Amino acid sequence: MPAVLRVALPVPLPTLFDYLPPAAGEAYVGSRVLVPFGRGKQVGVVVAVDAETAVGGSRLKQVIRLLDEVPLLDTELMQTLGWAADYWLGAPGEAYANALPLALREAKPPPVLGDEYWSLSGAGRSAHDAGSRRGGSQRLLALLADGALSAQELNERLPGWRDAARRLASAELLERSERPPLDRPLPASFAPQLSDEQQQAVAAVAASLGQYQPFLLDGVTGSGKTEVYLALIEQVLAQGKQALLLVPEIGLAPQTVRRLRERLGVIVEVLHSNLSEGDRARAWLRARNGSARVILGTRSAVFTPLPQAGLIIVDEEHDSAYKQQEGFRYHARDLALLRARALGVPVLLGSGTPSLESLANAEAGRYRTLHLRARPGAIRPPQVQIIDMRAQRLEHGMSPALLTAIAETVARGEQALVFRNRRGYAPVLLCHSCGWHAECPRCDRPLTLHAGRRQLICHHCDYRQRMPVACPTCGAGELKPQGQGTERLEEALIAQFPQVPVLRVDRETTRRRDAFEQLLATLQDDKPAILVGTQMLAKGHDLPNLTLVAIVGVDEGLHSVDFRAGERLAQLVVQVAGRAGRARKPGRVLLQTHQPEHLLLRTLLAHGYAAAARELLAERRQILLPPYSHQVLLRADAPQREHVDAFLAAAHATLPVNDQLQIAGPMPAPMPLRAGRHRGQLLLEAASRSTLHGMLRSWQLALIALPSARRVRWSLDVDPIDLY
DNA sequence: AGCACGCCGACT
DNA sequence: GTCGGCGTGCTC
Repeated sequence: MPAVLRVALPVPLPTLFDYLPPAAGEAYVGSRVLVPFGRGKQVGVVVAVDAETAVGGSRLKQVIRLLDEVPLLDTELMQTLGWAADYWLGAPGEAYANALPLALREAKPPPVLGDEYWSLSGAGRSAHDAGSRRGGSQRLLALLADGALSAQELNERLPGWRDAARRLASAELLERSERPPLDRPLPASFAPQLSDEQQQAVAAVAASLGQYQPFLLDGVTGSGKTEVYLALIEQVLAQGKQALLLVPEIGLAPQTVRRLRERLGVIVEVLHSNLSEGDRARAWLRARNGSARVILGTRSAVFTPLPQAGLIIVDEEHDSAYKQQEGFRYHARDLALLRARALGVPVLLGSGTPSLESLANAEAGRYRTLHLRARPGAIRPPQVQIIDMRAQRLEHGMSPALLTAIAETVARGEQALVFRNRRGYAPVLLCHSCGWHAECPRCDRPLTLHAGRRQLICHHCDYRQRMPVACPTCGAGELKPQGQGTERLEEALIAQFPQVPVLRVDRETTRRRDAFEQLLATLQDDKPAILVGTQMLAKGHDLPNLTLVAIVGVDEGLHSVDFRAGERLAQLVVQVAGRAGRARKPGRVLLQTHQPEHLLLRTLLAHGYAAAARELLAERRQILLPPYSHQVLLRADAPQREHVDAFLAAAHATLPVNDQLQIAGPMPAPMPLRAGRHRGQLLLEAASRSTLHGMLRSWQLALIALPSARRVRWSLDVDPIDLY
C-alpha cells in the first residue's frame, strides 16, 4: 500500500478521497491542494498525510499542485472541523467548504492583504466640482473630495457605495489602490463608568482569561451587555490576544462596528455573507496571520482562525440564526463553545432571554451565570399589562384600551410601537357568501392578502396571484379580509391618528438596503410617531423617545405543535417589550390577547422571563424533551407523497433495534405540502447523546444506499431547532 | 453536487 | 430519422 494524502473535497459525499503526493513540495495537514476529480479539478484540504489507502493502486490519482507551503488551516481548526462534521453528520468536505471563504477555495494566489483605498482621479475632481453626478455617486464623490478613504471606512459611511464606485471607476473618475494595513492605533474614546454588576461580570470573565470557561451573561435589553463585551475585549487586546464577537445578523453590524472601533481604537474585521468574496478572504487571512485583533461576524465567522485567541463572545445566543438550516447543519453557538475549549479561552454567551439549552447548562453547573439586572440610565423596567380582547369592540384588531394608550403617548409627544408578527393586509381572504377562502395551490395554506399590491401571496412559497374581485366559486362580490397584518394595522392607525406619522417596518417596506436605517434615523428626533411592524422591530436600535409597545395578537404562538413555540414566544415578547423606555422616560408595554389566563403569559408578565423559562424547563424535563433528551430529525420531501412514504418506511426499517431509542413516525411534517412537494419526517430521540450518535453514521450510510432515497430529497438534522 | 451514460417519447 | 426527458452510477 502506498502512503497517500487524504483530502476533503467540497462535495456532499460522506467520504474523503486519497491521492498520491504532488511531484514537488511537502503537503501538511491543513494545506490546500489542487486535485483531479472526476473529469475536472477541485481544491481540497489535506486532512491526513501518510495515510494507508484501501483504494486500488490504479485508481489513485496524483495531486496536481500544492497550494500552501504553510498549512492554511491550523491544527485546532482542523480538529474542530473534523469533530463538527462528525457531530452534525455533515460531509467532511462540506464542513471545510463552510470554513473557507470562496476566494480561498480557488486555485488562485490569495488576495493581497493590503487595505483597499479609493480616491478621486483628476477627472473625478472635476466631476465633483461640476456637481454633475446625482444620488449615491454624488455622495461618494463628496466623501472622497477630502482625500482617499479605505473600503472599510466607506462601508461605514456610505452603505451600498460599491455600485457607485463601480460606475465611477469605469468612467475613470475614481482610482483604486492597495496600501499596507494600518498599524498605528486609532484614537480610542473613554470607557463609561461601569455599574457594580457590570464590573463584577467583567472581573469574573477576566479572571478566567487564558483558560476554557463558559459564561452565560444574562442581561435584559438595555442592561449594558455591550459595555461588558467592550471592557473584556479591551483586556484581551492589552494581552496581545484576539477577540471574536458573533452576532446573529448583520443588520446590527454597522453601528456595532463603529462603536467597537471608536471605543477600542483598533480596526474591526467584519465577516458576513454580504461581504464581497475578496473582502471576506482578506478579513479571514488577517485573522489567520494575527493582524486582525477584533473580528465581528455572523454564523459562519465562527470558523475564523484565531492563532492568538483570547476570548469568544456569542451575542444574543438564543437566536435561531446561529443554526444553519441547510447543507451542513451546524450550530455556531455550540461550535463557539467547542472552539473555546480547544483554544483554552473563556466563551461568553450573552442574552436577555437565554435559550433553555443554555439555562439548563448553567443549572447543571457547566456554565457560570452572570446577571445584569439594572438598566443603567433607565428609570425603571417597563410596566407590562395584559389587555383581554374577549368581548371587546375591536377596531381592526385593536382594542379601545390600546388605542387610548397610543393616543396618550403621541399626545405627550412620544412614540409608540405596534407589534404584529404578520406581514400583509390580512392572513385570510374569505367569501362571506359561500365560505370559500383563497388558498395556495402548492401549499394548501391560506394566501395572505397584500392590499397595496392587489395580490394574494403565499408566505410559504411566494406563489402570487392577482386579488380576485369576486368569489371564484359562487361569483358573489362578498370577499372579506379576515384578521390583521401590519399593512392593515398601518391603514387603521393612519385613519385613527391622521396627524401623526405612521411608519410600517417589515420586509415589504425595508426591501431597499438602507431603507431601515433611514427610517430609524427619522425617529431619532423627539417627535411623536407610530411604528407598526414585525420581528424586525424586536432587535437592536435605540429609540429613545419610544415609550409604548403594543403587542397585538401573539396567540398563534400559544398553541403551536412545535414544543419550542412557548420559548420563542416568551423571547419575542421580552425582546419587543425591551424596545420601550430605553432612555430616561419610563416605558409601558401592552399585550393584547384572547387568552389572558394562559399560564405562560401570566408567569412571563408577573415574574419575568427567568421564571417563565424555569417553568418551560420543568415541563421539558418532565416529558423528556430537549435539553433533557437528544433528537435527530430525518426530513424528506418529493412531488409524490408515495415516494416520501416509501423512503421513510424503508428508513424506519433500517434502524437498529435499541430500546434506548424512541422513534416518532414516519409522520407528515407540520406543513405536509409546501411549494408543491409532499413532506414527511421521522424523529429519533434518546436520553443519552452517545446512544443516538453511536448509530447515526451507519444509519446515514444505510439511507444513502436505499433505492427509495433516490426519489426524494432528504436530510438529517442533529439537534433540530424546529420541527418544520 | 456535478456529470456522464443510457434508454424511451414528440418533433425540426 | 434525432433531440432530450430524467433514472442510475461514479467521483480517490
